[in-house]
Amino acid sequence: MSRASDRAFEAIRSMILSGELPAGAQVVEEALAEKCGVSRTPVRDALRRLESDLLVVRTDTQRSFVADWSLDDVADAFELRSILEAEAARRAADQMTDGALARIRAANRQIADAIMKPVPDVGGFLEGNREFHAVILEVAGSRRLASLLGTLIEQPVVWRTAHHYSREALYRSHSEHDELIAAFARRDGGWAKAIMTSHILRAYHAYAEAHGLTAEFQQAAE
Amino acid sequence: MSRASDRAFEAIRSMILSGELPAGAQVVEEALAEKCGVSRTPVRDALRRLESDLLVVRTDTQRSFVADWSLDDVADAFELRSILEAEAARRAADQMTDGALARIRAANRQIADAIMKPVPDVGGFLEGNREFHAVILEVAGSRRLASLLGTLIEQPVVWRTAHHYSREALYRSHSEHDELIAAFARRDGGWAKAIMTSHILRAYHAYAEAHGLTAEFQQAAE
DNA sequence: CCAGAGCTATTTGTATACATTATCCCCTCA
DNA sequence: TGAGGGGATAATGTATACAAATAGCTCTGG
Repeated sequence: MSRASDRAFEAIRSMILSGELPAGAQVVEEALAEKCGVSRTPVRDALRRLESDLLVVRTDTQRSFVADWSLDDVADAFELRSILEAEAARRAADQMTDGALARIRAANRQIADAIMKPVPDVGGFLEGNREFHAVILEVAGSRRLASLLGTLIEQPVVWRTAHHYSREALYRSHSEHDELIAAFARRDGGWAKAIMTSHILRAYHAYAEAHGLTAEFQQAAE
Repeated sequence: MSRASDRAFEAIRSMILSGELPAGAQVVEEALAEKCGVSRTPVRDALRRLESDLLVVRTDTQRSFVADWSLDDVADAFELRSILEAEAARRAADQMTDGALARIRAANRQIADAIMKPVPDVGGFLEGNREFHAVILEVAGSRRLASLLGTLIEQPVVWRTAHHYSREALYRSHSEHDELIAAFARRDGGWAKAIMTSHILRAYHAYAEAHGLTAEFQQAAE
């Protein structure tokens, strides 16, 4: 991570995820280069990567803009993610090891700790959640599947609204994870796939509900 | 396509697809730059794109090599492709227009013309096939889905062995397309999805069978 | 007042030189 | 003789200068 292009990638990505670079804003290589303290070369590199992650889009005329995620876009991304994560869960169940299962259980324990606190620790929840899904993907053992999902899991809108999830939504997510663990323990791929599909789609609906509440908030912030 | 980086991308990609750059070979920026008549900058650009298409892989130490597709890799790619193309077919059926349907029919007519010839015109078949699936993807109307499938459809091994498909396999592919057209005409998403799934998986098995026959041939050519 | 052409300013594309890093080979020393 | 270190080598990472292209503006002519 000491490479300038990696630093630029992380920096720009976090600017987009945090909303510092708002959706639709033009991204200019030289301005970002100065902001990141590097030259245009690594910034170009970073922008190409962000473009393949669909966080940045380029017009036919070679200018780049922060991707504008409509509600339909988010629905689309969640739907595709549900399909691919379900496939990952199915494969993972077939090849699950005891070691990996222990790591998955530990991740869900971290989630439990985070959401049990008087004030839910959203950061801890997100971190545990990331680990939970990452281990499943790892056990699924497909470089290609991991690469495809990679472009879907980092969604600016989701990150920005994760703090608005209700406590019940967090609890429900945790208990769905428990059910997934049970399916993995039984090496039941069909069950794991079904739970994962509904798990991701439910997360979308939680997002969509929260979004209605936060839309005016987001507008006010601009 | 007049951009130097686009030319470099196409040139290197075709070197890989044709086998001129064999699997596992190290790719060196400066050598390719000289070969393409451009500087290293656009070559770097092209290599990053090829890398995100999984045609080129980089070791942890930043050196790049032509991706080596094992039989398992190919099976994996086909399986994921069957899942995503099936989803595309389902969506396309729901939103099919008469104009798009006509284009799909025309593409399959081109395929019919190509395979009816005394000596099957494999190039014409591949072109018609590409158009057939491209229109479906277009009607499905998801930038994201198109982007995900983009990394799966250009497979060096498949391109190199397409010429070994049997005439029966080509006929069968054409008639499966006809069945897909019927499903689209009825706007039956479930049917279209099921046909597409088996269509892609069957293509994989045709490839796997042909692969056994052509393995020694490929070795002899090297 | 509108339309269109041309100019200017801005931004990206490309080339090249230099810096950094990793590999490989050789040489030394135990 | 084998292992470990150090230097040469080769490749990539980065910076910068310059070229090309595009958008937006202004100015002119109808």
